[in-house]
Parts: sequence; C-alpha cells; structure tokens
Amino acid sequence: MALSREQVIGTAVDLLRRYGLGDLSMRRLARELGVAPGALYWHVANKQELLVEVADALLSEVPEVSADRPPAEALAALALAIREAVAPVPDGADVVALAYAVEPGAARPLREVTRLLAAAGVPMGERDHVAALVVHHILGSVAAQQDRALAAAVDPELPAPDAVGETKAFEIGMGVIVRGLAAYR
Amino acid sequence: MALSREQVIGTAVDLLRRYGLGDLSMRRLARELGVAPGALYWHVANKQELLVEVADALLSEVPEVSADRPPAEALAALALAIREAVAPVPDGADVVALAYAVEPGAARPLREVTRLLAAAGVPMGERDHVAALVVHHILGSVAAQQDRALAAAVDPELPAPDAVGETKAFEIGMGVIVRGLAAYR
DNA sequence: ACCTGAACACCGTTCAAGT
DNA sequence: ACCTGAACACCGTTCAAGT
Repeated sequence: MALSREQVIGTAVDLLRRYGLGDLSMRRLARELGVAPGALYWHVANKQELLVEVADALLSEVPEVSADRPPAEALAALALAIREAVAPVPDGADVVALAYAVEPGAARPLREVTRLLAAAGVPMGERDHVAALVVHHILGSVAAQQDRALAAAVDPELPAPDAVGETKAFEIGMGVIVRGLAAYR
Repeated sequence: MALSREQVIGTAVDLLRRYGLGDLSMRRLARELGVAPGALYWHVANKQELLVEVADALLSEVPEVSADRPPAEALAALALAIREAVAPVPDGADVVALAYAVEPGAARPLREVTRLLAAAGVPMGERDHVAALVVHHILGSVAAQQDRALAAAVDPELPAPDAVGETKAFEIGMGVIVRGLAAYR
C-alpha cells in the first residue's frame, strides 16, 4: 500500500517521542518507513512543513479547558496543560516554538490562550502580545528543562531536573503574569 | 602568526552578524580563517562551546543600567537594552537561548536581571524563576521577530516586521511582568 | 500517482602524521 | 604547540527515470 501524508507525520512524531530532534532527519524517517529519502517529498514540501505538522499533533493532545472558572485561573490551568503535553517529548519545546513562529494561531490550544486573555479583559490590540508572553514562558521553561535533562544525560556529574521542582518554578513565573493581568480588570 | 581562540570567536561573531546561524558552520568558519576545519578543534572543544562564547560576546555589549532608578523601571530598561543587543544579530536569540540554557548565570546582563529582581523585593527562592520569565520573554520575542524577518525575506508576500511595532509589542508583555512584580512590594 | 537511484552540496568531529 | 589531510558517518533536497 502507498505511503500517506498521515503515515509520514505519525512516524515523525514517534521518532521525536523516542529519540528527539537529533534523530528526526528526513533520511532516518525514510529508513523507518522503508522508502527512499526522496519519497517523503511527495507527501511534504520540506522538513519545516513536516515539523509544523508534528507540533500540531503534539498540541492536539492538550485537553480543552473548562469554561466555568474565572479566566485568570483557567489560563493558568491551560498553560499547565500545554506544558504537560510538550514537556515529555524530547525537544518538544523547540518543535512547537518553530511552529508558533511560523503561524502563531495555527494550533487550537494557543488560540485558546488568546481567547482567555480576552475574557480576562485584555484589550484587542494587546491580546496577541500578552499571548506571546504566555507562550514564550511555557516554551522557554520547557526548553530549559529539556536542555538540562540532555546535559545531565551526557554528563552524570550534573543534576537531573526534577519534574515537581520544574513545575513549581514554572508556576512562579505564571503567577507573576496572572497578577500582572489583574490590572486589566 | 598562529590562530588564537579570540580570533576564532571573533570571526564566528562576524559570520553570525553577516549571514546568520545557517552560515556559521565549523567548515565555513575554517575557510574564512584560511585553515583546515580540524584546526578549530585545537582552540575550542566543539561547536556548542563556540556558540556559548559567541553569545557572551553579544551580551557583553549591553550597557550597564544606572542604579538610581526604581528597580522595576531599571528592569524594564535593562530588558530593552538586552533586546537591542540581540535583535540586530540574525539568529541572535537562538544563540543566546542556547547559552542561557547551558549556564543561566554566565553573562553579566542576565545576572543583573536577577539582581534587580532582588531589589524589587522578589524573595530568594523565586528570583531565578522570575528571571527566567523575563529572559524567556526577551528571547522569545526576538526569536519570533527574527523568524518573521526570515520568512519575509524568503516569501515577499509576507510583511516584514517593523522595528517600532515589535518593540511596542515587547513592552506590552514587559508591562504585564512589571505590574505582576508589584505584588512583591 | 507515487517511488527509486543517484547525485549535489553540504555538515561536525576525529586523528595520525607533519612542522 | 599548532595545524593539515583525509577520513567517518552523516545531512536536506532535487530530479530524471521507472512503475
């Protein structure tokens, strides 16, 4: 049976989950699928397009946030949920950051951030920029954690990041943002 | 005369300033210096170490912030200064983000962020995490701007980012953080 | 329509051997 | 001490030619 675009993206997600971005090359992906490297270019235009699709796949797993809470609280919960979807995937933050840079509003959970900011009283002209702050905090914090995990794997002298501590650190920053939003009410 | 480590780093900075990360390869750098690729490895351990040094060089240009202002105001000025040092260098945000991940406190301006947060009343255990929020906002915002600039260069349909608007967008996010810090006083 | 084979123009890193 | 030459094990992308 012929290769499909979904199959290409799905295997790319698997490869990322298992080995990280370093092993997600077009050639390695082709080998995994049992085809020649050139075959992939019938299904995706290039590697960048593939990575955007991979990021969308990761973010599609973020659960929808319940609407019956105060917006600031819902925002904190959503940020945590995005974090939890991206953090366990090696280099997940880098991949999502690339996709967000290319098209900020492509993935549903990221659009939801903007929607909650609207509900929190952030005016139109500022919404997207505050959303960017929230997204950069999520991705920056996850990327830093993942870099530390990588460094600890290479050099056993270094301490491995502990998940609870990292989440706490993230929430401290998120708290500053949420308190900063109070001024909009 | 023999090659020096400073010469290697300096030429790497030049290459980054002129052509971006895509053209800052060890082989291209060696060609620029008129040596064989292997020669570089006498002066730097590997490419990652080189990039950390490049990031330090970029950040060393950030002017010191005057101490006679209220800390929150000084922090906003410092953030803007860091932004202005990194933004004109293609892929500058990526390079500095890598260095910050490897050793967060290595560069002076980044340590200064933490110092100003202390002055703003942020307690010890939270300082580094709020500093991370500020740094991620700076680097995330610059990286997004640089990605848009790249996209516009490739596809002339897309609008080129305008520097004034980008700075305004950055300051909106920075304003949220600064107001969030007021709770610590 | 979908894929192969082969090529093009690259990478980072290592290391014996030279000066 | 410092560098060359040459190799190793890779990259992303293109494209004529095949089925």
